Amino acid sequence: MARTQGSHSDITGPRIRAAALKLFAQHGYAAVSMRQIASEVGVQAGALYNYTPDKQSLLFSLMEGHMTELLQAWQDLRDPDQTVSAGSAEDHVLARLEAFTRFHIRFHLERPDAVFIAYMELRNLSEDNFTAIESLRREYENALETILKDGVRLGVFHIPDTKIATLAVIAMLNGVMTWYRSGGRLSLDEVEAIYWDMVQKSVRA
Amino acid sequence: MARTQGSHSDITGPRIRAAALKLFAQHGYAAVSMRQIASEVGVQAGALYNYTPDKQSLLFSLMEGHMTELLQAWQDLRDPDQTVSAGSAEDHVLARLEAFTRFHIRFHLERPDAVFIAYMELRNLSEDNFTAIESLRREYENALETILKDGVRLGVFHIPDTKIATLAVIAMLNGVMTWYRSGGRLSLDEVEAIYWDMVQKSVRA
DNA sequence: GTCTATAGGACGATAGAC
DNA sequence: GTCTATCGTCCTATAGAC
Repeated sequence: MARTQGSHSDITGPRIRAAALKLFAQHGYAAVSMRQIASEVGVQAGALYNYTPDKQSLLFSLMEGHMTELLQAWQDLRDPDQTVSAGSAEDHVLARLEAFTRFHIRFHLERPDAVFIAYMELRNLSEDNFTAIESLRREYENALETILKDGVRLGVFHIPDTKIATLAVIAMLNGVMTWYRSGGRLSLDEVEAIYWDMVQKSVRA
Repeated sequence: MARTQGSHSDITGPRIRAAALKLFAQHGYAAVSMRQIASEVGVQAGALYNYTPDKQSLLFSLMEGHMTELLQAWQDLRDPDQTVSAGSAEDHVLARLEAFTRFHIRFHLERPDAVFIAYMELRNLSEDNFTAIESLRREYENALETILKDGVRLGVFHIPDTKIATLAVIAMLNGVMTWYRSGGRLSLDEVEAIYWDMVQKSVRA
């Protein structure tokens, strides 16, 4: 813990990010001071400014990192799959929706703090930073909306408005964050199955 | 605006609550100062303490008021309805779910600021205050869960876990707050209909 | 019931020694 | 790269005049 003097290149940068992530999620960006973050890492407040120009940049960097990871992880999951699969087009669009549902739940439950911040601290971003994050979020929503639109075209789904359905499905899935605790009475796979049942039925024709 | 001197009993109390509600929703509890609230009302910061013992109590009072109103409004809607309705028990449980869905959307869209605060500022409540609000929230969730359980018993709904389904439905409905703006391309009634379609299908047998 | 004034402390960020 | 020290500002809450 508490350093005394001199250079300890170390891995202070990542530890600052980890501490900020945890504290921002717990108490909120505005309620957390740079001194608190420094204390969690075991350095003095001034030292933080070797790693971030200011508090706002630290928040933005955490949120941007999270959204980029999310998009990349979904890409990675989809890519090997581009090779045409067996089965009907109808089955395929259902499989894509199931893959998205399970991916979303698993990815988000693995990083509750980052998810919390990405949704709760939007209003504490500067205007430019907000625009950037919103654009990444929209990109992710489009991934789901594309699936829903394909399903509607094939007659597999009945959806009055695909944009609203997209947001409704994501909102429902995000709800899992408010109650799920690993080690609870339900396994991750059971949780995924329950939500997949509801999601699938909610958009079915 | 800015008063100069003397007594103006007025309706300062409600105006303080309204200003705090708006500012807390906009910037977050921790980011809003008593000075900002006072300035919005047109008084000096010290005057606020004639109406609240401290900032924390002001937040709690706003959240408690909102939750109490919510529960009361749902009670009021249900009470006249206790008189047995015509139709089968199966139809009746569906009608109750539809009533809840439409009520929830309408009530929440009418007070976006209060809803926002009730969900986002839980972590800024003191321990005791948090417990009190959580208890009110659970009471509201139980209203929905009762309907779902009745539907399962009648074979109208197929729900692996009524507690999870309760939270999933509420999460989905709350999602409407993130995008709906009155005067947009969809009327309130159309929005209710779209969500009712999805909710109903998601729990159907 | 509101004002002015202020106590007492925490804040973000910077400067300069090591 | 981290420390100590500090600047200038803002904060919650209180005291006392009117």
